[in-house]
Amino acid sequence: MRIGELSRATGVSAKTIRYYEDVGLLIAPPRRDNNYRDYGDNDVATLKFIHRARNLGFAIKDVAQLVALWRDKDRASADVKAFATRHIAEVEVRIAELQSIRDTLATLAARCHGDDRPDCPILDDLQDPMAG
Amino acid sequence: MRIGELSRATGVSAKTIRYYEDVGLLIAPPRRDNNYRDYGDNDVATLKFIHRARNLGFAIKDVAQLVALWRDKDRASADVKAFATRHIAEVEVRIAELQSIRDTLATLAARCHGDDRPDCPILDDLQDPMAG
DNA sequence: CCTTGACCTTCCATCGGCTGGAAGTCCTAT
DNA sequence: ATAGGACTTCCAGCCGATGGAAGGTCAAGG
Repeated sequence: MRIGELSRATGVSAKTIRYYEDVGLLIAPPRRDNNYRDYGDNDVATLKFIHRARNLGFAIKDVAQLVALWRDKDRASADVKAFATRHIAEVEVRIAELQSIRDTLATLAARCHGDDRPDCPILDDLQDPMAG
Repeated sequence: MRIGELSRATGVSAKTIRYYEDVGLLIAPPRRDNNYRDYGDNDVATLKFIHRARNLGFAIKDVAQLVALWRDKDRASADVKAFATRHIAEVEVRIAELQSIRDTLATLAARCHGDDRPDCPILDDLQDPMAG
């Protein structure tokens, strides 16, 4: 199949498919006489795998490793689990950061009158978090 | 003061200070005879404000607006509050996305034996999330 | 006087992960 | 013949820095 069909089958844009090939995440497929890329059914499965891994927040480098593990029928599940566990920890750090940001902003917004007076704890705190 | 001292006083690298000037977030300071940037105490306060706003996840464009509001002694606090509230909503969306990712990964990791057998629900799910 | 080293200057390149657009080719339908 | 769509390549840009090259400036020490 051509790149457009692969795109429709996976939900990944043709632009992005070419990009993935460029950065070594997808193996360059054979070309037809007209130089069009020619994909097979395997490529649909691989690209769906990649797409889902990206949606789960794995970086492209990590996805490349995951694809390698996925292709290796003899890998130990422990390797994959360790990989996922590390990533979970990273995601949790990011969540905690964002929650801290949200809590700070929510506290400030709650203390802000929100009327047409100029006094504003939000800006005051941005200026000097230790005051007030 | 020179850029190095401003950097030390605010925790923002000299590189980043020049970058902020470049993108219009900081006003270009006067230069000394030797062409070195010459900052004053005001700049410490402004850059600290910017630093903190960035840490709270505001984009540079938004920080520029916040600085403008901060400088405008007559602005209505409602304007700032609306600004912050919009941003809180965005942060919460991002938190929800990450939590969904974490939950999915945690579920998969829990179902994975994590031994030296090749069977691995994590990879299976990445391949076909609807199965099993 | 000269060197060392810390500091400053500019400019250009790189990261991640695409996305947009230009310019050209290929194929089908009318 | 021509219009359109899908494909090709390559180059530019987004955000928010960061790294490094190549050079100017200054004070202290040998």
